This record gives sequence, structure tokens and C-alpha cells, in this order.
Amino acid sequence: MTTDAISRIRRFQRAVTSEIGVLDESFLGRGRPLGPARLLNAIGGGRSEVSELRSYLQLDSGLMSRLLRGLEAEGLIEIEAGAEDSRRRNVKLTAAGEVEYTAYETLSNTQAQAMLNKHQAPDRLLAAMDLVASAMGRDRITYEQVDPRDERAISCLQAYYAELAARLEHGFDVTLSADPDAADMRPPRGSFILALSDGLPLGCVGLKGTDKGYSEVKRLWVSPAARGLGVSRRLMTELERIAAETGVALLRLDTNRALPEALALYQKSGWTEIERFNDDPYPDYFFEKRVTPV
Amino acid sequence: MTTDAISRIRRFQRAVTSEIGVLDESFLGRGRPLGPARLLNAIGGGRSEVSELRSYLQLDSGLMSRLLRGLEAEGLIEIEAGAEDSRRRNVKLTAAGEVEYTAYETLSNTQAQAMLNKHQAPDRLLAAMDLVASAMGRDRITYEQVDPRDERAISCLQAYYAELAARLEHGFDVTLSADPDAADMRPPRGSFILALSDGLPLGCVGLKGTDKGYSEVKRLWVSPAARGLGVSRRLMTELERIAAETGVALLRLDTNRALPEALALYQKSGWTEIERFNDDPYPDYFFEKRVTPV
DNA sequence: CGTATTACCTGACTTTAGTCAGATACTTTC
DNA sequence: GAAAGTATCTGACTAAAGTCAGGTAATACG
Repeated sequence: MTTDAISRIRRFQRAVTSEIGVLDESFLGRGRPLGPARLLNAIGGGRSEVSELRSYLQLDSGLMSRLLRGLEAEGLIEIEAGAEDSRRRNVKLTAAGEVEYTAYETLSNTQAQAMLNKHQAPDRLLAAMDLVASAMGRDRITYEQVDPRDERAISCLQAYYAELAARLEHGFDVTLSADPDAADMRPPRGSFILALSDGLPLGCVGLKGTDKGYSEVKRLWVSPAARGLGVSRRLMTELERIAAETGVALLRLDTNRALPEALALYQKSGWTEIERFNDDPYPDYFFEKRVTPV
Repeated sequence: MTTDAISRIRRFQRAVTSEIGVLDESFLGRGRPLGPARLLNAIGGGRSEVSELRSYLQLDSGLMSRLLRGLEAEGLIEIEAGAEDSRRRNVKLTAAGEVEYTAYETLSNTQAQAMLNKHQAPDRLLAAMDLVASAMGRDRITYEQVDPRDERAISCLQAYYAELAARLEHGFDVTLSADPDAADMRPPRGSFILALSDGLPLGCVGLKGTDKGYSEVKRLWVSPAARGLGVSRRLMTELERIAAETGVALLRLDTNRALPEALALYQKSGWTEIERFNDDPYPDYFFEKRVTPV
């Protein structure tokens, strides 16, 4: 066997296949076939509409119906007609269902913890897992407008500040920078966009409203796990779309020479370099871009 | 959702589960259930004894027998009684079986290649995959004595030289070092041990026979993907066992201050620091350990 | 208003996977 | 050389998963 790229990926596939087999085995230990177990977990995971469950689990409607009857007979779920459209059904866990769901969660968490405990450098392992999961889930990255005080937004911003502190020649202190008030990055004045993959925040960008005839792009950051996937480009596209929709005509931004990826992105995507337009101590480069209104 | 360690691992599990599902789907596309498809792939992968296939795929003897009859009826395999023990059966692919196996291989390779193509930094992705696969396959790491001219041994040695060149203050040129002739690291004088996980070499160590009353430990290296799993300790234990079995009474080694992990390992596992015993330009530390003969 | 569509259910199936108790043919052990 | 053990096969099962053709309400559309 050689050690070329393809065989390394194939080895990875074999390793995770057997790991997943182990998890399935432990699920079977609760005396329920995998079908009902997976359905129960999907319901516990927050999916409540039958049609949503069906497309998530890729089940035939007949099979789904029977699995639901089974869990209902066990007393684990309750099904009721939807409020708006009574053809649509909503499923929720009963108290007994919550208990059973928690038991499955515990099994999964225990296995995850065991993997972590065995490893001497868990941070490295987690970073590698994030990277792989992001690469695999690329098509499933979603872009969502959130409040900049959202827990996930804050975790991105902290990672962003930490990275600036590490990369800028003289460090970075957020209080010295023109820190946009969160209010300026919320509708209707501004916006804050997160890139999310299966709940994990992978990147962010903020649009800060000003009274000076332009809006500013701030806080563009992408997690190391997701670099090379085109996330920053998508974030900027989303931001420009939102700016256009809300009638903003001109966008400006500033950046630092220690962030060459960002610089390259702006240069490639239609931004024009301009004179310094603020007295923030950190930026070296200033750009603007005209927005085509919709 | 928070971004703690456990939920990051769970996210990883979900991502790879769906990726594996995609591969299984593509296997089903060849009009054969997963059971026979997996068996065919195991046979094509080099496993020929029925009992070996049975333990690898964890199949009941009845089920295995029926799956074999199925593939035989399709004309994909031939089964013959073993040469030494005619109860044991050996399976091999027919020409048609080779074709079908190659088709499955192509499906797997195509999926792997697609993942690689989508990513901008494939090296980083592969390194992350190696790390995860090693962490998961920890129990399945095997230690094998090989010829130091083996392709996998050479790939380890090259990685070792490259790492020395990067880490030593003044670089590393193997021709200046006391390069052991491969012959000195082969039985009966010496030995060369590889740590292998599912075919991928993860580490190595050499035992070099000398005429000076001791044998030397050389070329201890562990892949970054496998650090923190105790591979170096196991390699050294294996080496000492082999030394003891072949009647070696004293082991010596040298190392450099730029390799603190190695230094710590030797200090923790019964090695005694001694005076310089060679004129190799690279090492700063010298150790020896007495071997208890068996 | 009537017809088409949608969301789910039901019953009757097939396929796949897995189990288990013998049967058979060979090999090892005493 | 008989008894015990082993590797595989066969037949008769069960469980689980998946398919498919209708059926029943509720909703949407022209």
C-alpha cells in the first residue's frame, strides 16, 4: 500500500465507518432497532414536523408512519395536527420520551468523551475534526442574520480579536479600535451575518450603519477549520445583498497588512482602494465599493 | 448550541455519518445489496480465507456461506479448498470479479477525489484526516518488523530527515551523520520496526548492530498524526524485546536538544545518560540501557 | 364551488439481514 | 483408530427495512 492522498482518505473512511458501527451497536443495546432509535433522536434533536423528519432521515412515508406508531405505542412521543395546516403533523417527546432520548445522548456523549480522554492533545484532535467536518459539510453551510450579541456571534468575535492580537505586529486591543456599538450592527441600521455549519459558527461579518453617507464592513473572520471553502466570499456576497436591499449606496472598509487573505479578497471582488477615511490606529488599507440598488 | 468539545465531536459524527451514507448509496447503485458488496470488496482487498473474511466482516457462518454462494452464482468468485487444511476454503476473484471490484474501487476513489478537489488546502485536510483516523484506530495500530529498504520504511525515514532539517538549529544533512547502512538494521545484526495503522506507516525505529559490544537505537520517529497515542513508547518496548531475544546485552543511543519529547521519553523509561560515545556532529545527549536477556 | 394537490396513513407485499440447530467432511489428539 | 474438535454448509426460521398502491382528510387554486 502506498501513502498517496486517495488511500489516506480511504483509510479515514474505514476508521470512521468502524467507529460509527460501534455507536450503532451501543444504540442497539437499548433494545430498540436502529430505525426507531434514529427517529427518536431526530425528534429529540429539535425536528418536529413529520415532513421535515422524513426528508432528514430519507424515509418512505409508509415506513415513517409505522415508526411513528411504534414510538407512540411505547409512549415516547405525542403527535398532534399542525396549527396552521392540520394535514401537517407535529411530533414531540413525552416525559418518557425525553428520558429515553437523554439515554441515547448519554451514549453518544460517552463515546465522544472516551475518544477525547484517550488523546493527549485534545485541542489538536478537535481542530482536525472541525476541519474535516467543515470540508464534508461544505454544501450544508448556511448564512444567517443574527444579533451581534448572540452567543455564537460573540464566540466568533472573541476568536477574531484573539487572532488579531496574535497576527498584528503590535498586538490588538479592541478598546483602542473604533469598536462599533452592537446597535450599529443590527437592523435597520446595520446587520451581522454568521456562517453556520450544523450549528457550529464558522465565520462572521458585520455591516455597521453610519451617518456619513456610507456603511462600513467590519469583523470579517473565518474559522481556521473552514478556510479554503469560500466562506468569506459568501459572507461578503450576503452582506452586499443585504446592503443593496436596505438602500445602502456605498460600502467602506479598512484592513491591516498582516491580513493578506482579506486584502486579496477585496482586491479580487471589485473593491477600490481609497485614502484613509478614519483615525483608527490599526488599519493600513482602506477600500470602498459602490452598491447597485435593487 | 454551544461549541464545547463534546458537541464538536458530535457534529463531526453527524458529518461523517452522512458522508458514509452517500458512499453506501453509491455502492447500492451497482444493483447489489451492501452485504455482498462489502464481501466482494473485502475479497478484492486481499483477504482470501473464509474464516478471515468472517471475522473481519463479523458475519455469522450461515450468512457468510450464503453470501459466498451468491457471489459464486454471479460468477465473481471462485472457492477452493485450502492446500494444507482442506476444511479451510480460499476465495479469489474471477476476471469478472476483478472488473466488478474495480468498479467499486472507482466509486470510492471518485468520492475521495471529489472531496479533495473541493478543498483549497488538501494537505491540511489530509493531515487532519490522518490525525482523526489515528485517534480512532488507536487500538488497531500494529508493530511490524520490516526491511529498512521497504517503501513504507523509506517514507518514514524521509519524513524523519525532513523534520530534523526543520527542527535542528543548523539543519540536518544525513550524509554528515553516521548513517547506518541498511544492512546493519536488518536481522540478524539489527532490526527495523514500523508502527502501522491500517497500512499507513505512523512511526519507525531502527536497531543497528555494531561490533563494539552494544547495539544502537536509531531513527525513532512518529508521524505528527499519531503523536500523543503512545506510539514511540510501544516502538521502544518492541525494540527492547527484540534486542533481548537476539541476545543483545547493552543498548545505546544519542539525541539532540531540539527533540525534547524524545529526551523526556528516554529519561522516563529507564535510560541512563552517559558520556559522548561517538563523533557524530548532531547529538548533544547520550544514553544507554542494559537489556535483561530472556 | 369543484377539482387538484398535499400530507399522512394503511395494508399487503419483498428484500435484506441475521439466527440457530443440525449435517458434513475434514483434522487433531490421545 | 476412535473420539473430540474445527470449518463450512444447509434448511428453517425471525426481525428489520424498504416498497407500493391505494385511501382519507385537509388545503390550495382557478
